[in-house]
Amino acid sequence: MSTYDLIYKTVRQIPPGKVATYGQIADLAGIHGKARLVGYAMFQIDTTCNDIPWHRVINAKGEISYSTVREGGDYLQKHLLEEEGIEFNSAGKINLNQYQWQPNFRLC
DNA sequence: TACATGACTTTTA
DNA sequence: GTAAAAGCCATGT
Repeated sequence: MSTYDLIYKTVRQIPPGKVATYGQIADLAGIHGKARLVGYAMFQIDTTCNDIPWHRVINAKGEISYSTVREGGDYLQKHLLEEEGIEFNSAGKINLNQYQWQPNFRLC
């Protein structure tokens, strides 16, 4: 329907226990270089539907980006990620080298 | 219609 | 490694 639909599909395809960055989502969704749209789509999800694992989407720094206006709300996403089995660094960051989603190369 | 804002990324210094 | 600026596009006023 629109760019957002592609983003939602990509986010849904993130396996549990893994995370993906905005740039990666944008690339997989076919909108390379438009990571801002991904973040904007996430904002829409939070107020429209909760059927999407938005908590698995993080920034390129491996840090959580819940909302710039909601201080402390990051705890929710952190808790959800911990439920997925993802651990956090001393600085509250995620080890992308291990937890970043690495989709297969269409071997199916 | 046009301007300003925003859960970001990447490059350059 | 940190800091600043440019680029991208949809949404709201």
